[in-house]
Amino acid sequence: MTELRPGDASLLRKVNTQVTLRALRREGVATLTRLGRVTGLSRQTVEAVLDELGERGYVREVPPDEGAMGRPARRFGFRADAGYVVGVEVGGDAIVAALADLNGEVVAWKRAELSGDTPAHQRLEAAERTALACVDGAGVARKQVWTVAAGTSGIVDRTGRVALSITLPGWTGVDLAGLAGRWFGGTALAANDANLAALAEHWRGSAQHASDVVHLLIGHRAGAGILIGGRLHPGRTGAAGEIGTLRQVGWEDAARELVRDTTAAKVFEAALGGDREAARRVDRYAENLAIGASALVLAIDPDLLVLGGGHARAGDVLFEPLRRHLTELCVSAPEVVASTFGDEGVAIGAVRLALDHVEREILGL
Amino acid sequence: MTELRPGDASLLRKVNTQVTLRALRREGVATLTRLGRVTGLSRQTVEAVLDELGERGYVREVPPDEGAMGRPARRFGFRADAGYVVGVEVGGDAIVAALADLNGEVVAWKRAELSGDTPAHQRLEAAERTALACVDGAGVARKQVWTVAAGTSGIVDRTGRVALSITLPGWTGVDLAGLAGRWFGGTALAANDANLAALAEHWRGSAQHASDVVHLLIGHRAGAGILIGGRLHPGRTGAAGEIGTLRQVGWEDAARELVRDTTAAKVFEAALGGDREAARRVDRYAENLAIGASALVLAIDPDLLVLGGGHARAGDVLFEPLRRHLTELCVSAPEVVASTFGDEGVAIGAVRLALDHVEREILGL
DNA sequence: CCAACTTATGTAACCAGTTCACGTATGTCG
DNA sequence: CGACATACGTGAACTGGTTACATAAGTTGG
Repeated sequence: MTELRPGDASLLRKVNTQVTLRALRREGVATLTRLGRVTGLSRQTVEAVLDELGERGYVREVPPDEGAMGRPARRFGFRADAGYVVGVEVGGDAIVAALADLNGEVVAWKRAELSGDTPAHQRLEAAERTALACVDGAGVARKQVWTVAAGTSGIVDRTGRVALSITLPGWTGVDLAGLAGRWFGGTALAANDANLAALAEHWRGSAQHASDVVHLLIGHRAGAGILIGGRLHPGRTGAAGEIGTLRQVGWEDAARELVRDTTAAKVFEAALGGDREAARRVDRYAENLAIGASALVLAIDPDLLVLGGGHARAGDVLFEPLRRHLTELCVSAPEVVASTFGDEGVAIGAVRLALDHVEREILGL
Repeated sequence: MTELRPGDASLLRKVNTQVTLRALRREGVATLTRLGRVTGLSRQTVEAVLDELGERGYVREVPPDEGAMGRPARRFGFRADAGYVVGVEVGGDAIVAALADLNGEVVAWKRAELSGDTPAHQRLEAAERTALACVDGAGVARKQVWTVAAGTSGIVDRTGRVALSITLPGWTGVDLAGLAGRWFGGTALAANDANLAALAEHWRGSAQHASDVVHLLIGHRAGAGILIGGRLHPGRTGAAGEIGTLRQVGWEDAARELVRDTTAAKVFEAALGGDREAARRVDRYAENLAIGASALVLAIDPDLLVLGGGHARAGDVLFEPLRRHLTELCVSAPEVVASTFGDEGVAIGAVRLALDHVEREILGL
């Protein structure tokens, strides 16, 4: 499993660098003494580590605090602006791009609408245009973007290629990661949208304290993203969670039936207003979702089920019957909560994926 | 996620001890020079590490090799007999106990049959008796048994308590790990049988090269065990993989229908002999299994699907239709293989679970 | 039986990284 | 301006690791 290499003294420096960097990022700005205390390292070691990090451009010294007792301490801060990452959702009817610094703070958003039947090459051009405009508009040099991550619906394999897309025309076979790599010249990653949304919720949303998470993205179409031990679980072919294709589940028809001759928002509203027919329709939709969700819940037994996507905005009108059906179907249903990020979740998750890559490959954490 | 502690020099010794110990166990018996070469450490370091391990009783020097060129090298071996673990399957109609040394070599088996309606306390007594007899019969002192692991059907929670058992009378609520802890006075663990069988296949069976594994245990009743990244995935309540309870899946009825008015073995044999009615029955059984399996496969998208348990002995008569139905139901079905261990798999997996615990907690790996 | 060869061991010097102790620098407070 | 508080700087000591080289203990061949 874990390749285990022997350690010489430089291993110590590596782990202590990591410990110090984490502490510094958590603290924001800190003195040597403080970092020593929180890491458990000596002041001298912390200083040596910060020297190195300073030379590599990840840490900068900031002016000392004034008005404090004793000799003023040198203060250091993580240079979150040493590099940037871009997270992009390439969705059915919109491109959403987010530019974030190394702390994951989003410094710019850019959004572009497009129609569902936009052909693949135009969709890709729009994605590139939106990503570039997002970066340019923020006044960040394109070379400063270290990594791009893209999320899209459909099955995305390990290499970042779209292995199968039912909804987007011409999308199957597109090497999304490969193409996105050309936008800024750095590394690029691609993953399934529901998976990324799950990552976002685990990072800063409603799934922060959960370790195993199933995230349902429900809208025109439903998809599921899975986190195991807080990490993405794409599966062998990237299709983990794609339970919608199981005939018994019927997610395909469920959404169609809900919005027959009207819109989802109206149905939910009517149900909320006491319309019996609408309520029945919502209940049937919830039941369908619950059947698919229960398969995932029984298979994975997650700590939490998060609901995101357009229809999740309906709130308790939909959640209440869904919880009820889920409890009926599962031995012990997990907590069900709404996503916190709405339609920005996929892009935020993409940012997190890109940051994971940066922290692993570049910062060497 | 990972609690990250700062490293002083003793961290190096820890990782190098681990590296050396692993190498030694892989090599069986080795010289200092050889261990130095395979670990990448210097001879002196290896020697210092082995000194320590010798004092702690985990390593012993063995007589040097004769007839070789040059000065004879001192040779060292891992003391696999420094301690033992016991793996027990507490099944519906049998107790199977295995005693294994620290290398995981099984040095004694013990088996006891019992009837399916044996009440819980008698079942527990039988398990204890069998485990003790297994150890005593091998001439191993009971104090030498460091850890016991037990596998049983039903849902076993994180603490090793049976949270729910449908098949065994009075079994729900039994604190299996707690009670097994009294047998030898050491730590005890308990887990679901299908999960342990999966662990066994990943350790030394047909799933060695797979990382994400679904193991179906099919017999009177069907259960599933899941490995993610080579590690057990029990889920929040221990119920991960318990998809048989989903009504749509119908595993409950499937097995009953197969053996209606006869036995499974006979049906399989008849089907193999060309009996059309038997073949149809097997096909229906396979289809039912495939429906449940496909839910797991679509949810998890594993590298491999392993089939074990009584009915898996049928071989291709069952596997062929199962593969066919699975391919129909899943976008891309994984490879399907038979388990290698038959009805010893659960006990072997329990041994592995116990060893995992020993290596983590006692050897400090 | 001894010299040549081969391989392992023992010892010493050195290096990298960490910590501790203690003196020194530089601010605030009364 | 002195007392105090706090941080910085330096050197010694320790741990764990590596390299280099002399020495020990076998086998092989004449």
